[in-house]
Amino acid sequence: MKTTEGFFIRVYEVVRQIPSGRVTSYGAIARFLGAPGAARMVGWAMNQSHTHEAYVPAHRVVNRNGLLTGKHHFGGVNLMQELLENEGAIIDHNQILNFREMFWDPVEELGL
DNA sequence: AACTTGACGGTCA
DNA sequence: ATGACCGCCAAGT
Repeated sequence: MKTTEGFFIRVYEVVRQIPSGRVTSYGAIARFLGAPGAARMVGWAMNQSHTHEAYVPAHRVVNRNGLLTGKHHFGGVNLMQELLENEGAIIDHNQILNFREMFWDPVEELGL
């Protein structure tokens, strides 16, 4: 069993806990998993998220600026934005305007 | 086997 | 405020 597999699954587990209408960042998840600075790995995990059995709401994970950096990895370039807007996000030019009030930090919400 | 890329983020100039 | 750099490390070339 590869060591990274556990890491990916951990990521998926966290992402699955993100409530509808809330979003978080790659870095926040990395910190929560005890791998600060490894935000890129979280991004890579999301890239492979479709391989996970359970549903992974990847659209609720954006970068620390609330920018929809991964929109191109969804079906269409508008899918991610639509999903988020459908959950109450206000987006303009791939940027979540109300990011601050939607932000959900796993470290705070799930335990430090 | 070596080098580049990447759904990132913090720091320093 | 903006931009360059560096660390993180798996996957692709």
